[in-house]
Amino acid sequence: MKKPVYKELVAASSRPMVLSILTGGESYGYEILKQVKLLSGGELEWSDGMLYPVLHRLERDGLVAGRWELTDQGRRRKYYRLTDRGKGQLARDRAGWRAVHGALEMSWGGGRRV
Amino acid sequence: MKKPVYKELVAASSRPMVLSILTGGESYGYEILKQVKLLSGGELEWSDGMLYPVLHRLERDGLVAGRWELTDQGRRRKYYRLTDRGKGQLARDRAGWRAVHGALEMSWGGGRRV
DNA sequence: GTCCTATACCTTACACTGCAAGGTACATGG
DNA sequence: CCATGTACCTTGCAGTGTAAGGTATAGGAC
Repeated sequence: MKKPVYKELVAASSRPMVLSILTGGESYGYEILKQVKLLSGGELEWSDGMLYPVLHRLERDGLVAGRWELTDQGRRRKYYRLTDRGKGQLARDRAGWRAVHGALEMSWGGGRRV
Repeated sequence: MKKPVYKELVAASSRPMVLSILTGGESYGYEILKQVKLLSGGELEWSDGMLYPVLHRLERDGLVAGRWELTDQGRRRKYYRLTDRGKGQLARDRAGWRAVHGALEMSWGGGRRV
């Protein structure tokens, strides 16, 4: 029943998806994984081995800022928040995505032959 | 004025885009490049160094079938047509794309916080 | 003649990315 | 005890676009 999405699509959507989720406030890796599943109605399920490197890259590039926290259950978590630079990147990613999406929808439905 | 799309997005859209263009009938590399530009209203501009390997992969995987032709101007062209297997792949790619797009739009506009 | 542009195809070195698989650690419940 | 859930991390592999280069023909400008 699960339709695994091809990996290039995961690669293309990971950054905008994470940045976008963080516009709703701070979050951490494990929770982001659940959010992605929720947002997609269960259709998308990211692996943690893919997400953590993404978060590290985003932090390295200054698009998000992380801070460690210790829950009362004694678990450590790394919370991330969106930076101003991250907001700018999100806007660009969204524009790029929509440009490509528009062209795809055009080629699917609009079926204009030349 | 040109907004280059990040490469992961190109990678994610290349296969469905090419397959989709070929649903309109046979085409060849150089023409596909112009079609992509046209379909996107000039926003997308693929490099040929990226497209030709894509076409070779699609042919290797049996999603398209190619045949060489010689124009009356003495130019050689390799025409590609969509195979049945390619149609199936296109349908899956489209479903995957829309699932991801839906999740992204959800995270952008729907802004549901949990 | 020479040069530039357009057409039309191809390849290689490089950096990047997800995937699969493995690891660490603690809490809870059977 | 041991399985599950939480919560983080890393490595080797295969696949991908980019940038840059190559080959070749046709047509127009100068």
